[in-house]
Amino acid sequence: MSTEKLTTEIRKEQIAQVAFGLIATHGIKKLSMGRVARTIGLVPSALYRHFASKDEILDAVLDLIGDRLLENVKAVCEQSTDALERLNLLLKLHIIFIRENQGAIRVVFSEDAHADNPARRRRLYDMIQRYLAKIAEIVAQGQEQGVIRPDVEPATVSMMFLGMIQPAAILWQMSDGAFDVTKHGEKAWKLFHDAIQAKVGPCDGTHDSARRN
Amino acid sequence: MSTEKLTTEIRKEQIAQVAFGLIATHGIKKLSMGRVARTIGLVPSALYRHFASKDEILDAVLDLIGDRLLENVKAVCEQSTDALERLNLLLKLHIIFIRENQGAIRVVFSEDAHADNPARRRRLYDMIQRYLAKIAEIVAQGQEQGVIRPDVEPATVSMMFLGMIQPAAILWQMSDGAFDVTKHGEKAWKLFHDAIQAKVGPCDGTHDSARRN
DNA sequence: CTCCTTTGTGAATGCCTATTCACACTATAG
DNA sequence: CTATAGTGTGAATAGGCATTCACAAAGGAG
Repeated sequence: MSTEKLTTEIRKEQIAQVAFGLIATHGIKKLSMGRVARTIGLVPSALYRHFASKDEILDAVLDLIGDRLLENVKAVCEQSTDALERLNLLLKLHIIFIRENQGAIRVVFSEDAHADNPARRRRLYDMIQRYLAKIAEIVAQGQEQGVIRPDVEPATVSMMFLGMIQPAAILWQMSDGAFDVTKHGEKAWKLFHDAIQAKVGPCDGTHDSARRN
Repeated sequence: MSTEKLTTEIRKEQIAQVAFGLIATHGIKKLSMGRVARTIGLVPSALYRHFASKDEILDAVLDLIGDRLLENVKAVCEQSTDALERLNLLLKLHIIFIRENQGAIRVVFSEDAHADNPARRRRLYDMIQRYLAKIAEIVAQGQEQGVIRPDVEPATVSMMFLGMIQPAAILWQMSDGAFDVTKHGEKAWKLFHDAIQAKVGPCDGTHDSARRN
């Protein structure tokens, strides 16, 4: 009874946010119209005043995630100009994002999100590719700066960048937080950093990040 | 009518295999008792003669996957004694496994597989950890052999090993095969190889795998 | 103030699902 | 041959789900 009436713009935003939150905490499988509605204080059918279907709500949630990823890239680019430092910062931001929104990222890589829906699959694929392209851009720029070895494809590097975090994130969630993503991120970064950095000089033996432990 | 009667041992095997195949092709979301039964030529209720629940069938499928992963490790250990070569072979086997069984691996990392079921979550976590431990073993042995740099933790390396493939596998599936996992695997391996190999001599400039392209 | 559009309600519908159960068949042990 | 345990059948149950629809309230435009 008597939930206050809000304009559809506000409601759409609210619904997407709530759906995002529910996915982050309970997983996408548990996301139902009823649950979203109840969380807001509405009745399920009310959601259809603002979204035509559950699919549309999911699309809105995915947009939220995609935007956030690109925001992270933008943030690190403003914070530093050195490519390696940018990547390191981005890694940290990504991990923070994961930790703050448990299951959220998994949705992007999850099957449910696009099981039957080919249109959404394409959208998701594009979203990930866009993120990867931004990372590759940073890498390419690092190669021009001479801080990243020139004999690797930026696309490969960006893919491995993702690989530094994503499986770890899953393990973190699987283990109920026992597995330490942050720690892993730091260790993985050292290895990754060494792998992609330009050899310093022709051969001067310098390897400042290859110190023990 | 009249599907021949088989012993429960054979049926269990058959059901697990069929369920695995269905997951690989249609994804776990589409896996239903009805579908499994129909594929075999049975009626849904017949499955309950051999498994107490759908969950038990899923467990059997996960065992299939886990076994296969460990088999891969065993195979590469028999095929070579050099740690780096073993890892390279394992990478290739893993990619083949992915290509042959599309969605199968995703299940292990997928949320559906353990959304509510904490027992299975633990089983899956253990399964992955076992696989990672085996890889870490190879790494540690490579460090003793002197072919892998000693200043990295084997656990970190094994995690990154997984990271070389898993996100790529997802992209491959998302893109309907457009994204080339095999190619990515090769390029990523070069980078990974350089990252973990022991420095050759104090400083002789040798970097045989750091050639362009 | 009144009308009409927008937003919220509650019940109903229809689909898909896992699971159960009484029954039927069949092979084999005795 | 016959009883019995093991296996397959078909119908029925029950729960969850997205979605629809006729109706109610609310609030701004005129």
